[in-house]
Amino acid sequence: MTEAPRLDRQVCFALYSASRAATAVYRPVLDELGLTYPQYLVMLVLWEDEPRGVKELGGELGLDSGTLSPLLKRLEALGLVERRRSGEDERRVAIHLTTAGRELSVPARAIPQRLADAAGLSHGELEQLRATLGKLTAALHQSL
Amino acid sequence: MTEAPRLDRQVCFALYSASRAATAVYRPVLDELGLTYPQYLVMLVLWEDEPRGVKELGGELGLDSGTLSPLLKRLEALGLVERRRSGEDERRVAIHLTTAGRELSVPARAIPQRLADAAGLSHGELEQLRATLGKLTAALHQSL
DNA sequence: CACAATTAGATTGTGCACAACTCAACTGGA
DNA sequence: TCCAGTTGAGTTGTGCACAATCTAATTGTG
Repeated sequence: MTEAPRLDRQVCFALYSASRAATAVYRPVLDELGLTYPQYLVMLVLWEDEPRGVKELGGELGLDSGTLSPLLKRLEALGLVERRRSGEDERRVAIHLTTAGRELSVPARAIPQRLADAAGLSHGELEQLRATLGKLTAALHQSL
Repeated sequence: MTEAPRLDRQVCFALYSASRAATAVYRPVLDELGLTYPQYLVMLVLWEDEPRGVKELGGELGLDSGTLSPLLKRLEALGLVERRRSGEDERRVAIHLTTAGRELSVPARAIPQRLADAAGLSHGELEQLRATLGKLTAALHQSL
C-alpha cells in the first residue's frame, strides 16, 4: 500500500520554501529602495526597455492585469512610473519610467550580489540551478 | 560601469517562476480535492503525524499564525480538521484530523507523480534539484 | 507568592496571485 | 459598412504571506 506523500520529499515544497526564503533575504534590501519584490521585478523589466504595455510586462513576468494593474498604480503613486494611454491604440496603457524610476536602477545594481552572498552556493552551482529551474518552468508551462 | 541587473539572469526570478508554475500544475489536481496548495501542505504535515499545534505546523512549513489561523479555520469549515484547545495548556490549539481529513490522504497519494510527470526532468535531476534547493533554503535562512 | 517576561494563537492591515467578470477599443469578414 | 468576435486593461472576490499588534495563559525569578 502506498504511503501518504511526505512533505520533505516534495520538490514542490522545496521550491516554495526556497522562493519564500529568497524573497525574505531581498526584503530588507528592497525596503531601502521602498520596493516590494514583485515591484522590483517590474522595475527590472522596465530598466531593460521602456515604455512597455501592461500585457507585455505580464508576458515577461507571467502575471496578468489583475496583479499588475494595482501594482503599477502603486509604482505610479511612488513616483517611479507614469501610465499613459497610447494614442494609436486607446486600449493600451504604456508604462514609462520617471527620472526617479530610472535613477533607482543605480542602487539596485548591488542587489543581486546580496542573494549570491547569502546563498552559500558557488557561482557554478547557482548557474546550474538557474538552468535547471528554467528547464523545469518551461516544461511545467508546456504541460498546462 | 555596471549594468542594471537583467531579469533573465536572476536566480530569484527563476525560483519565483518555477514555484508559481509548480503550484499552477497542482491547482487543477488539488481542485478535485477541494484544497489550495498551502492547505495541501498543511494536510501533508498532519498526515505524517497529528494532532499538531499551530506553532508546530508553522515550524514545519515556515509559516506564522497570521497565515495559519485563517487557513486552519477554512480547513475546519471544510470538515477536514478540528481545532481543540489543549487541556494542559489553554494557550495551545491542537489540530486534529477528522475522518474525512484522514481519508483525503488516499486520493492525495497520486498527486506528487503528477508534478514529476509534468516536470520533464529525470528522477535523478529532480533529486539533485531538491537537494540543491534544500541547501539553498538552509543557507538563506542562515543569513537572516 | 508576586509579577515581569515569555509564549501560543488570533487579529488587522498591506500587497501580491489568480479566477471571473466588465468594458471600451479595435479587427476582420460577410 | 456593420457587427460579431477579439483584445488590453481594469475591477471584484478569495486566499495566501507577513509585519505588527493584541490577549490570555504560562513560566521564571526574586
